[in-house]
Amino acid sequence: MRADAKKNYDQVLAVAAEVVAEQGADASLRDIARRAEVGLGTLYRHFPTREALLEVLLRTTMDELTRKATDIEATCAPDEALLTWSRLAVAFTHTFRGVVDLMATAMDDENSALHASCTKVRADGARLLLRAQDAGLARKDIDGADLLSLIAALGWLNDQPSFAPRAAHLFDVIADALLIAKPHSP
Amino acid sequence: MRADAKKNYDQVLAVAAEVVAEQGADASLRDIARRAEVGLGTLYRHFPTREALLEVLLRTTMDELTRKATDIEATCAPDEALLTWSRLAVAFTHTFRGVVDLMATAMDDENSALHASCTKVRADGARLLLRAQDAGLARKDIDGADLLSLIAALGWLNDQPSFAPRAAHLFDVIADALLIAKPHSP
DNA sequence: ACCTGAACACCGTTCAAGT
DNA sequence: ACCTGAACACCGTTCAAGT
Repeated sequence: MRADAKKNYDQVLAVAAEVVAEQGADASLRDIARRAEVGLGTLYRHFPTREALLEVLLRTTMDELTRKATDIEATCAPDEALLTWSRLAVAFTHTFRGVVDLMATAMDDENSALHASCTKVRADGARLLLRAQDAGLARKDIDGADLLSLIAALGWLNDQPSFAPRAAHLFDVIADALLIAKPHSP
Repeated sequence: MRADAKKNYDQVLAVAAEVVAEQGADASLRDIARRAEVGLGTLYRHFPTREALLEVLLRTTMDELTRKATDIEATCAPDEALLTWSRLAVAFTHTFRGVVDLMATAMDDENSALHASCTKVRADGARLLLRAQDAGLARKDIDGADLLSLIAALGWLNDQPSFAPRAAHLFDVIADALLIAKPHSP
């Protein structure tokens, strides 16, 4: 990449991070280009779709989430691992407003820049869920897609001012539904 | 209302019902006015905000939901009543795409044309929940706002093509979490 | 009273013209 | 190679001018 191109790319990304943090995933691309002091065409050259731009903004955090899945699996009991990771996954959806809708759309679109990352998150969750199920600690009538749906639904609640205050408590309620109480040791 | 005004009002409403059913709550008002063969200003005269228009489209169904709450309460056991009504409430959010976001926004805005109706739904749910709780059939650490949040979250899942297939099953999973198993009679 | 549509301030997206 | 911004086709919202 040419030096001037690289500079524009970085500038757009930096400004986009700010604007998206303020206004969410549907922030005006025109506004981002303007604040980045870059032609609108330049933004489109580097990021052919809105999702391509947001994908870069999310990549670091998503990679971290995957890394943490491995860590947690290695260090926690199956039930605790499932819950801890699920909590992190919900927290990830609060990177900025609209992440959850973005994920839902990406899951349904093979061509989305975010499709692979979202599938990875689902796979990580499925693995932790299966581990808890095998240990007899999680109910067996749900799968990775169900888990991701629940995480997304809880993430959506957090995006709504009127429902957000309930999200943390409802996470616990739903967690209760997923886990099977461990019988007390004698 | 003058006869010509009434005719325009009805025409806009009829067309809006169609267009919103097809495209969801964020359908183009311009498009609705065009298809209704009415000036854009006429649409705004009769429905000063988008919510005012959607409120009329939802009123019938919402009133029905309230009526059914009373029926169900009168005829069903407390736990069955809670579940049956909750299922209807989720179904209501599928009147058209975007109802759930509309409700979330309306709950947070006293001035919304939908605020009163949404509060009513929450109150109906709260009543049925309390009845089940008093009968020892529902867990006591949730309230009407929690129930509405769960209903909205399940409604949101149904709006997402990638998550919708899970919604029915997840309703049952969450229902399990809300209800307390009735002890078998001896 | 009511209707109309132009006017204004925004979008997203594309692409010819420039360096 | 890369950048620019005008151009196009859309929005929502308001309001002067008409009947």
